[in-house]
Amino acid sequence: FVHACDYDVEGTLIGYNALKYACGNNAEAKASRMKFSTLTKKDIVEAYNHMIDIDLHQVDSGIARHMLDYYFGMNISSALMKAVRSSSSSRISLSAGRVQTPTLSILVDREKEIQSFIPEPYWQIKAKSDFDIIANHVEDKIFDEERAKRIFDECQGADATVTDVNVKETIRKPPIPFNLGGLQSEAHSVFGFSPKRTQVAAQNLYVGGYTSYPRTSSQKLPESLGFKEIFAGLLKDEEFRKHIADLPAKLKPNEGKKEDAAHPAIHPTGVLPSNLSPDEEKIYRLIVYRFISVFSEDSKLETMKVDLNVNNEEFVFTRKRVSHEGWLKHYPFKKQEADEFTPLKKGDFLKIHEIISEEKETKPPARYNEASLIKELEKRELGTKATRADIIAKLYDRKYIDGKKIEVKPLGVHIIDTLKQYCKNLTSEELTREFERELDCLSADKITKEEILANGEKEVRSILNDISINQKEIGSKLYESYQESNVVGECSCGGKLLKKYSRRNKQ
DNA sequence: GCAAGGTC
Repeated sequence: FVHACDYDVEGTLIGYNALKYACGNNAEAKASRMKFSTLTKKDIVEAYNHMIDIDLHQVDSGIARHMLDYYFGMNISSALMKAVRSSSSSRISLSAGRVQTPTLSILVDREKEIQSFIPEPYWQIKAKSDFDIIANHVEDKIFDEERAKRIFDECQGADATVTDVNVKETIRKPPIPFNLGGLQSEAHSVFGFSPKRTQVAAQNLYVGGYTSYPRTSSQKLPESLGFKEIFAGLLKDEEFRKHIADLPAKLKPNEGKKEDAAHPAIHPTGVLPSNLSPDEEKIYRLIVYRFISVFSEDSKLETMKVDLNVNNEEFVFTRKRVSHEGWLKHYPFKKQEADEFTPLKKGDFLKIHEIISEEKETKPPARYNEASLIKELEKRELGTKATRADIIAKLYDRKYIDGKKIEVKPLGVHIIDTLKQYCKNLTSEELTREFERELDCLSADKITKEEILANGEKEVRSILNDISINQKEIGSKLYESYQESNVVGECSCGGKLLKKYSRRNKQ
């Protein structure tokens, strides 16, 4: 037998289990292992000719990860539901886990920041002039009302002198290749697609053979993919051809930092698609143009900053324009700065038409949406590229959270409050980090799988014990917040009007 | 039924 699954922990485990349970006696011990990270003929032949042994540390890591997730997730979830049942005899679906609970906790933290936010008034003083100039007072946000008023009064009727003009050119490197998170985040900002919607379209394009495997965390494009052949395929499209013609002779991608042992970044295969759905068409073009621009040259941005003096108060305005298109020419999804530069120079006189004082308020931090939450999870290395969208869907499903701009419902807040009290490391990323540390030790032969599992079991038992002692109280509080989450208004009888779900179809 | 990982 040859084990040719993904070259990462989970892939190694899947192949190992197939060998062990479906391929006859001792097949897992007799099999050889292919190691490759791109599905190109060259790499696969190479891996076939240089087979290695199955990495048993990877196998044990995978098993331990699986078992620990099960111990913590299954037991604590069921303990929470049991607590509710014991105090109110109702059945509600509750869950907790190594990834979903810290994710919910991130949202709860943000929710609390927003709730406790006290807006602060501030003033912005602006000066309007020719060339559509709206210059800002250099202090920008002025929190002292008296001071804002004084500046406003003093500038009334005065004109401006240009005290300085600075033009600076900055280089903008091409974007980096898409991994799944990058594609989801870009499709959200360009098309307003949810991560799930993008994932489905990308999966269809992959199954059709038009783009590469989508569930990757890699931002790298290895040369062995054969860039020339891919471009040769894309050239058959009139529109793509125009962009490809401009590429430098030496094809070198601008890569990102993230790697993936099993797959390269998302890229077109060079096979041109037909009969795509509108979603697929959009995602396909996004992938192709990103791929082309990754190989293109830098673009340059010119920034003009003009300082003004209005009756000894400093004002400033900036203008930006693209001075060299570079890759921007091949990436139609990014808006290009095209401000008109003013012909002003130092010492010029400028007539001020109007001084404005705008009263504003500081705003609380923004709510997460699915795309920005996925980005956050990626940053914290919680979950994997394949599961993040599903984890978020689960939080909606449990009615912990709601809305496109994610709000945490009382039940969600309460789940975290409860868990913070009884198993703090489940609400933070600490449990994931704890697993990682132990699995690293396992690879270095410093600890065995059995020891890791015994530690985990001990920890779970102690948590379950604490929960069961306070079962009634935990249960009634959770149930109360569950009810609160379902209040839709007031009933004419004076009580609360509740949303109820059918036991049969959960509608 | 509850997790998280993987696939299509």
